[in-house]
Amino acid sequence: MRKTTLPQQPALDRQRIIQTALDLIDTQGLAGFSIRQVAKALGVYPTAIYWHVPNLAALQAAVVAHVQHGMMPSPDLASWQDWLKQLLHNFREKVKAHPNTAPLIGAHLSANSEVDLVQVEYILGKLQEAGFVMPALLHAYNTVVAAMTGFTTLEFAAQPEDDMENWQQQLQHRLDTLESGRYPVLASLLPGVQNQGFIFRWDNGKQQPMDTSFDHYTETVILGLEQLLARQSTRPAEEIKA
Amino acid sequence: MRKTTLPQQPALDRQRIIQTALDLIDTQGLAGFSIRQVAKALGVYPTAIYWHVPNLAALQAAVVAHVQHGMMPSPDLASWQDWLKQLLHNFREKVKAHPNTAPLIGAHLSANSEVDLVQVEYILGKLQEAGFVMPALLHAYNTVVAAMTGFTTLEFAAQPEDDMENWQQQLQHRLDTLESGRYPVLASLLPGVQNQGFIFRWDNGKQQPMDTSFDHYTETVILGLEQLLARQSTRPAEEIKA
DNA sequence: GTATAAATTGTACGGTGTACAATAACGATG
DNA sequence: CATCGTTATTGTACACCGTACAATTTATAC
Repeated sequence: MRKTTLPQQPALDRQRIIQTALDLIDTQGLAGFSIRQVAKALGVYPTAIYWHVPNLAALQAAVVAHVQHGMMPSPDLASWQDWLKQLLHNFREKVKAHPNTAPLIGAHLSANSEVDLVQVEYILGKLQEAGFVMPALLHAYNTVVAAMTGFTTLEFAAQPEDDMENWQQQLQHRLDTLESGRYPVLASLLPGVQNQGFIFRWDNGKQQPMDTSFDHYTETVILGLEQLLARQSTRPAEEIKA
Repeated sequence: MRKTTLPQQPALDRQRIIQTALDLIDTQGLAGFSIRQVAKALGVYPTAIYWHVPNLAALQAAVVAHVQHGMMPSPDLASWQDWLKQLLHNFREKVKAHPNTAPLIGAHLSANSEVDLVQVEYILGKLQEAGFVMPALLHAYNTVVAAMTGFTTLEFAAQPEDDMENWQQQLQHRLDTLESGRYPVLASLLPGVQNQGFIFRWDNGKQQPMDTSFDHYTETVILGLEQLLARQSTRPAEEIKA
């Protein structure tokens, strides 16, 4: 690419690649992001990327990790309830800052570095502190991780990008002309809930955040964990599952 | 493709295409699925697909809808708690039958047909029956949908397919050599939780189902909703969020 | 039997990930 | 200072992808 022979140190490194990838995902959407696009943005041959990153999946995983960096709450918050609330909140804020990465999260939420294990340790620690003991501790942990990712990834998941306006109009028209005979509840709730519920919305979380629903969601999970904990303390473990 | 002129009716239709796509996804994985592969499996030119399906995204959405068909519990189950439990269970069973479709769910969970709105109506109806009133009803609905998809999509999400065995060994080795100083809780729990927790597992739900954790998860959500409902009934709505 | 619509063939283009070889730049060693 | 091995990048190549579009066949209706 360059003909002039400047005394340049390596033009590329992993961090610059990840940052460029994230910029592309933010500005062009997930579809407008590719190894070749990253290379072009860096003024470099596509195959040069492969020196620093083994393949596309690894780059995506690295971007996901980068987005979620700094998500763990400080470990000395008052109650485990507040700490978990903060964790779910922080996770959502991180994703909200780069909503186009949402579809990548599910596929790339694995321990690829020591950092990830630290997060596991923190969550397990807080739940143990709360009073969970094995095997309920494991299940509570899985519940927390699923809760952490569940709402947010869905909230920021992409809607049909192609014939967007067409699809939106069709949905809106269908909602406007709902037979209150076949859909009594939904019909009675509209238009108060227009565009605010999963499945029957046409904007995603980027344009139309679901803050209040998210608050209720986190509250639900934490209250549920409290209840499960109370049961565990007063009953033998076998009864919980039934 | 055919030279002989048999009196054949249209070789293709939407259903056959969707079924073939699903078969491919099941047997070859999501990566081994493409419009061209579907066409090849049907003995037809790739562009013939486009007569029946507008584009790839629409085909993926159709596959997701097809997988989830028949998921709604019968509406006359005893309690709303049991009904919701059944809903989450059924959803998971449907996805479990075609785990490779898991990554598609988030991106394609929108109302593209009347069928989808029926599901919305059912969930809303059950929650209203439980006693939720607006605006908490909307938030409870969103909580249920997020809970329905959250755990399951994560459970069956693909792990790094590429250098699978290598990655697995690395993770396992890292877990085996955990410093119990830095990771006291995690270290004390292993090996009892090996390969059973999100993030620090190396098999996905296909090889290693997380049935018990899922049961606790659904229990958590339902208990949480019960608690939220109890609060709503005894306090003014504004206090809930705080 | 012929016009019309439905369904499929066939061609083409610009994009993708990435294997692989050739080459340049650089740091250490003689 | 020259040489050599490592590091980093260039350059080429291939098989695949989604899909726009025109040509052609097949089925249906009049």
